[in-house]
Amino acid sequence: MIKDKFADVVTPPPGEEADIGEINGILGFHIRLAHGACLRHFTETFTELDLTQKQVSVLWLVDDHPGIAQTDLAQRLRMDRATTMAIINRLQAKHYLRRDRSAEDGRKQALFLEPEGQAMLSRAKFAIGEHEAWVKRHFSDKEVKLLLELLARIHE
Amino acid sequence: MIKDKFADVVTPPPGEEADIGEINGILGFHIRLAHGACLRHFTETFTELDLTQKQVSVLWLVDDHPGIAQTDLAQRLRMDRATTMAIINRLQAKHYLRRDRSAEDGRKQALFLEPEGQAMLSRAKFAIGEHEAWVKRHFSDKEVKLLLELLARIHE
DNA sequence: GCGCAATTGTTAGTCAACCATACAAAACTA
DNA sequence: TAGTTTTGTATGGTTGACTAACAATTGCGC
Repeated sequence: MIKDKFADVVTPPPGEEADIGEINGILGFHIRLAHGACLRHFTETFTELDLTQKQVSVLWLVDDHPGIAQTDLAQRLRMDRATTMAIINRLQAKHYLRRDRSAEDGRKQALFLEPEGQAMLSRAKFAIGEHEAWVKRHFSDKEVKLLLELLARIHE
Repeated sequence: MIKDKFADVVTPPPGEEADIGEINGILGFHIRLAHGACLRHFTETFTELDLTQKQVSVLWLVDDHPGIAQTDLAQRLRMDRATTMAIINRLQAKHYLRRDRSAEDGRKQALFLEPEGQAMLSRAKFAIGEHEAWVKRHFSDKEVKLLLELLARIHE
């Protein structure tokens, strides 16, 4: 398909606010945009707490499963070991959690929240509430449930 | 809330395959997981072409809007100017597009695809087809439409 | 027209996340 | 016991996002 050189240079329909044309029908593109919007809002919400999505997820999971090993954590959050390491290191540097050598398996590190981590997680869960309210701002309860179910089909 | 120390250390329900507990009800968490899954599959699909999601989006948009300025591009894809720069630089280094100084506005750079970029975009669109089929693998047409509409509400 | 403000692109630096690779220690297995 | 697998670790590279600063250009108010 050949474009006629300079026919309508600089965005054909100048009225629209943000037309993205053909690509607009691509599902993966909208997942990316929605994720980007969520990430931006999350980051804003968590500037004070100075935590990322991944870090909150890790704190949350370690709290739910005290003594969990890094590999187990990585599988549940779909990360590889190296990435998990980096995140755990950062959280440990802030004294939010600690590594204990596992008694049963000398290779494993058992992860536990420190009191500071517990406290931070509580604050984080509160902030998550705000953030979730924003994500759901245009949804009914039924739509949230539906969206949850659809998204799960993608990543399961 | 105080946990009874070592009551059920190392993951309470050991049978489940990847229980993530309470956090499972968080919508933002599932958006993140779905996006992660998409990104992984996309990256796999595009290893040969050596293109990222962002790069494909940019090529696509420049093709749809020849002569588009970087700022306009950035707005449509929800990126800032600095990030856009980095991506454009990479694409230009591969000779997929070029910057022309805009005639009407000396500040703007008019972006155009080079023939190599056109060719690569064609291949990319084909690969996108495969990728989209994967994303939609568990969805009916009706569900795709619904999901698209719900996601748009988040990022609009 | 002149000067100031806004826009656009650019550069530089920081950071989080991801991936690949290689290595060491511990556990498991044949 | 010897070899393999698992787990954590260290290292380096890539991508993307953000901030701050700066120069060139444009546009606006006076």
